Amino acid sequence: MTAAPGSTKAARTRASILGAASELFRQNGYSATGVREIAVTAGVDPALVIRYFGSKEALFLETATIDPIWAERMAGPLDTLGERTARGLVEARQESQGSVTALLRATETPGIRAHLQQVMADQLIAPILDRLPGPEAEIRARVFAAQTLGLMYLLFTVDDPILRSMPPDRIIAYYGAALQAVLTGPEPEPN
Amino acid sequence: MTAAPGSTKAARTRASILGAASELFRQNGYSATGVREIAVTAGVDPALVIRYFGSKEALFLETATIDPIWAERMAGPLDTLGERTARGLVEARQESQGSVTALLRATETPGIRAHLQQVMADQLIAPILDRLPGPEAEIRARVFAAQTLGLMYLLFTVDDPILRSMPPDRIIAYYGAALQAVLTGPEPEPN
DNA sequence: GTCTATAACGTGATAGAC
DNA sequence: GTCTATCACGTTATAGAC
Repeated sequence: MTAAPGSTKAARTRASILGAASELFRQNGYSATGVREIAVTAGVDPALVIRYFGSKEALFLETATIDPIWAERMAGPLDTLGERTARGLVEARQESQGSVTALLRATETPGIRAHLQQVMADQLIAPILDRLPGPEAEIRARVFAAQTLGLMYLLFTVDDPILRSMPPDRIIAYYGAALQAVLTGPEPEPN
Repeated sequence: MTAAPGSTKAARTRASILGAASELFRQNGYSATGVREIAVTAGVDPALVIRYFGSKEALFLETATIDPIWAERMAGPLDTLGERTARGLVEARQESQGSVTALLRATETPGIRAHLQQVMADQLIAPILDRLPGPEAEIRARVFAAQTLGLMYLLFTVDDPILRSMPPDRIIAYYGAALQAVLTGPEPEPN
């Protein structure tokens, strides 16, 4: 418990709260995690949590970060992005998916919804928008995001056990192909 | 305020609570709607709401019904189901989508999550499972459900204004084609 | 006995006094 | 930084009205 050099006591307290909150939100979700619980885990007074971060919601948003693997994946070659995205989701590590699950499930809170919208625009749409072919890049990107969120929703949010029990390679084959068609396939006919 | 024939006072009270709850959940969502608020709207005492339905969650589940249009649509011809599904979502009436939105957003509560899983299995998967081609009907059906939930999630749960501002017919063209490929397209190659 | 209302409990996030 | 107060929540025990 000696003071770490270069970090004030306040900074260490802040970090301690943030760490405890990350863990708890990831494990138990947003609303099931109490400010008091975070405080006890971090070894501080409950009122301090609010004083440092303003509100439980603001604290949650600070912990709601995206695995850097996403930036890497989205920056890769466009002609295999469909399959790589599907594979990344189906084979996601437990730790990485916990944070996303908490975020996808906390959509009753308007501020969190806005944050999710921003994350989606930055991480899922922006990295590919100007590389997509044809005059309808904006629609392709948005449809890709919707499809990706759909697989996340069924795998993480709903946590469908039947989908989970199916052969990963076949799910990846179907979903990857569907994603790829939207990204680089021909423009569909008007109806 | 005369007694309706064939309905006891208790039955009318129950119906009144259910009606008020449906409206409020649809408009403001699950957690933002209080038991006290439902009670005031229904003109009864807050304790009665719990007494009649057991819990706020159980009451919500009774109001979380699916628009009958879904059963109709899913029972129709398989070779146009992709486009009809996409169109149904993009052109959904305000009233019909409110109930679905409330359900899709309330996924922090485990019991509601279980209900959503059941609804999905009954309404989205069961109606097409034995009509899908090839030996991988189960995977096709699940992937179809994931994609459909994805469009619902972006349109209703996240309520993405940019997607909403795009030409409906083009969204339907892209998403309908992606859905249709999963339903009746060729089996994708293994990776 | 059946239906309804009162009052209170425990816990949630948060604000303000010290 | 800490302690205590405030207000809203779902829920329950209990007693009153018909």
